Amino acid sequence: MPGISEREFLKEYKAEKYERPSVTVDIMVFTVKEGKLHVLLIKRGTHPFRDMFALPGGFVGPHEDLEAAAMRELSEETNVKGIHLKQFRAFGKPERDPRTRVITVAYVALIRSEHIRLISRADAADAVWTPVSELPEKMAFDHREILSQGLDYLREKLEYGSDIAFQVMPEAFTLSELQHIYEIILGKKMDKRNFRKRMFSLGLLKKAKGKKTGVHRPAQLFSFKRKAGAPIR
Amino acid sequence: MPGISEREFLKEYKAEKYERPSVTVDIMVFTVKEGKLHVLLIKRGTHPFRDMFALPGGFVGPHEDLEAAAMRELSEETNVKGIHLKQFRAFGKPERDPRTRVITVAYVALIRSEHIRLISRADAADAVWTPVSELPEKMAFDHREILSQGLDYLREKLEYGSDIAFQVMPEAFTLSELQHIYEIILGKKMDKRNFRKRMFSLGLLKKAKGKKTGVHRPAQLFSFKRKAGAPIR
DNA sequence: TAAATAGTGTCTCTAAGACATTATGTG
DNA sequence: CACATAATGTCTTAGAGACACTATTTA
Repeated sequence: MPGISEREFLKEYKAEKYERPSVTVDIMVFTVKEGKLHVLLIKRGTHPFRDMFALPGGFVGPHEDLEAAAMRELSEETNVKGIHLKQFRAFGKPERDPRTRVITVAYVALIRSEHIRLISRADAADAVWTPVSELPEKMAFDHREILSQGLDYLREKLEYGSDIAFQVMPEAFTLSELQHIYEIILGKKMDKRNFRKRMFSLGLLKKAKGKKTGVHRPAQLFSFKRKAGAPIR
Repeated sequence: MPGISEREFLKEYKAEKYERPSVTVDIMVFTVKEGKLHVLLIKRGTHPFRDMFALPGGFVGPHEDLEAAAMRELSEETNVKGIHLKQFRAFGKPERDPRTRVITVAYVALIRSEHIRLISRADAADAVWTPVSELPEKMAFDHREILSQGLDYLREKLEYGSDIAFQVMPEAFTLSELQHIYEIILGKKMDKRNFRKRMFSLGLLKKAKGKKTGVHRPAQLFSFKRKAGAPIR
């Protein structure tokens, strides 16, 4: 059919003719709670891997943007909404899903959990914050592997000074609070003076109004500067 | 159906019931030729975007690993084989392919072009090395955008000292030759002494046997140390 | 005034960048 | 010996990490 126009070609194109993989998104939502780094998992209510823990996620709709699908699934399965996701990478081993061929695109976010009320639904019962130090030995699909790589990615981004930490802090926070979060996620103690020096030199912080008081010297509050229109990478 | 076993569930699972996106891979193969950074493009022989330039790539088979699909498509469309690909990221805007919903996973490689004989096929005529400084203004799909991001990725990896440069050099090379490749890809002149210091301090090079001779002082040859079992990131 | 946390400066070491001369081949 | 490219070292600057004391509030 050398002569037909692109318009005609597209009219005749039948995607159904081709056997295709399915596409899912999986989301790693991390937070810091009770002094530990946690990740949001769901206990699967349906086959396959029923009753096992999995990352929230699901199939991408036929006309849905990848990130929109991730947001929708996250909202449906866990009630977490309005957060900022970073695409991490795609996973596509042929045998990773026993139903059919599934390629998944993994996303990472780091948020604070305070104002989130997790829900349960028929097909995704028991959305739970799980300490990453206590992950179940077996998880659904290859989610254990995805998590392992996602954790490395999160720590790398945090250490490098990306904007991934923006969402985990409240609007205003003290430098000690920020340092505490870093120490928990990176799993190491940091020097107070060096930490402050580096944070200031990154130029991401601005002084906020007010001080945090307590049975001690009041602490200056800070907030993140929004990098105006900075690309999300 | 709360009572059925996972085995029964999987027997009854029909992937065809669900409307699904398609999945492709697209490959950015870069090389340095004639003093310029080139990328391997194909002129499309079929709709959509017939006669426009595109990245080599195509649909992922139903039981095929993503990277295997990338290798296969690259081989079929350009005759480039046996190279090492790095997954970059997934692109999935709903309107990026006029045929149907297509999500693509992009790969990057940097190789040398000397021993490659490019082929042409019916559905991918005219595989050509194109200088990245002379990319066509309009390219098929969102390949122009993918290339733009892929170039950033390539340069970042190179500058950071990843193993992405391994394949672009011959088995043995002089430091001046290596520096020349870096300068072309990064688009900037570098200081000879500083370049050598940094390359040695990265610990990726080992002295090779022999010297390169010419109408000048002979130059020591080097080759890359294979990082034994280093993970591909 | 005791308890708790905030806030601060210097030294050392390493890496990056600027910079020019000598060395060793070939024709 | 002219030409071409190889090879090499020092200084300066910036950032990372080690390290300890003073300041300010409340109870």
